[in-house]
Amino acid sequence: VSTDPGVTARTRNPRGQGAILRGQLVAAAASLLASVDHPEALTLRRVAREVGIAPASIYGHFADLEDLLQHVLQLRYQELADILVAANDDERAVVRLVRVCAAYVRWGLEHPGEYRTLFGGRVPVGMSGTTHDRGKELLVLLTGALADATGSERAADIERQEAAGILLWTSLHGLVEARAEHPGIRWPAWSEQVITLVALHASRDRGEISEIAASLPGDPN
Amino acid sequence: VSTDPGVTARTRNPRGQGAILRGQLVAAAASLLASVDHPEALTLRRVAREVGIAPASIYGHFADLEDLLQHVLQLRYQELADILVAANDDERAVVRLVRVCAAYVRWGLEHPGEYRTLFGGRVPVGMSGTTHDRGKELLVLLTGALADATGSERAADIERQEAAGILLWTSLHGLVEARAEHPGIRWPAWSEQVITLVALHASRDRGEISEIAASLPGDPN
DNA sequence: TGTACATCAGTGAACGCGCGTTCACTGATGTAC
DNA sequence: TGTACATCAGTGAACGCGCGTTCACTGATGTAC
Repeated sequence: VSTDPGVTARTRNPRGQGAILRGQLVAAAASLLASVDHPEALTLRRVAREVGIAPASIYGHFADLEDLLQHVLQLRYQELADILVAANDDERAVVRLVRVCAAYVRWGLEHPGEYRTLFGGRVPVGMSGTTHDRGKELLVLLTGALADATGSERAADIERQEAAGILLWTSLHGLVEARAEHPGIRWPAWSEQVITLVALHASRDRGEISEIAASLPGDPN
Repeated sequence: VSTDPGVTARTRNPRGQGAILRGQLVAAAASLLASVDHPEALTLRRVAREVGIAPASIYGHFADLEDLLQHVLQLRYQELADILVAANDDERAVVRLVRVCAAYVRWGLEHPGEYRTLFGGRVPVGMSGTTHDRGKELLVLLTGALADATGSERAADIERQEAAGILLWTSLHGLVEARAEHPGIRWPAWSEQVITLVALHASRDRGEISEIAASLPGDPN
């Protein structure tokens, strides 16, 4: 009785190519992370089942489930970081800010499982150190974009700038989490919400921000 | 060998007073909910251990764990709702708004476990209907306070008002969740953040809001 | 060219754990006759 | 006033489940002599 589709006689990898399974494990874990709504449903045995191997086989490639999860999160994190860095590229500071914020929210909404595991809930034990440091990178990037856009040049404003960056991030974060967690609410388009948030936090005219957002590539939701 | 402190020979309740245990169960579940950081650690057996009864005894009072949890959440929800309604009482609309926002954030920060279960993560299955409806009440309250404070009187603005209320709520929500989930960040005082958010979302001068907040009773953190 | 051997990739059975849920039960207490 | 009985509050053992982790193993493949 072949109940599972993945049961189809996995062929053992050739001699020197044991690392192939490692890649498959990462891919399977990533897939599960993306599809499953709460992270604790991502179990070692589930990953093994997905790939079609014995649960014990994972230990040849990762110390434990957390080690595997950490690798996956690392990749996702890098993906988001790359996107934000790429978005943070324009001559006009306010355009950079709009692009960064929109890219952040978009990624979060498109990857609810990953976002939740990275930024929501208590961060997994092993990740805390790494994620914390890297999370600061993103916060610094956002804070810089906001400071550039508001144009306060004085160095003495650093503390204020940091507070403003943190606050903008918490708002974007709340937007991503709230939309994912409360699908029952009749949400406005997320792009409109981002536009409003950017306008408020950067003290800009909403029409100006809206025009900038409209000129960006990518579907407007 | 008495390992647990709660093991001390619980005496059976007298004849007509079986409902006492019910209350104890609710209290124990509430306590666990408050102390435990992720809600899925709140198990039926843990509650039973906390009260000092056999796991099976819970079934005399609740259909299952979810039924129990639902009762607890109902109480917490009512508690928050009462607080917000009480806060939404002042002659000046902007004062009401500040008080409501501050009360919301304060409650969330003081009850991270409960807040997380109520508003974060996917709402437990059985709760979804109830919570959803009641959550709307709070959102309506907040939206009304914001609309009053911004003073747009036209009825045609309803949609805009709702969008503004939703956005303010997502920001407050993000504030509560982010502070709870990312203790590593060097957070400004939460009251300052609330002041800034209210000023931004209500298009008020920050100094004005700050003065209002300072005049409120309760420690300013 | 043949063969012993080490290595590699992965298996399969078993372990103990905590969990939700069931089921027949126990023993005290109030009530009916 | 005494006694049989129903009810109430809760017990204790057992079940099957999925989990992470361990351990000795298997069988194919490359390499050394």
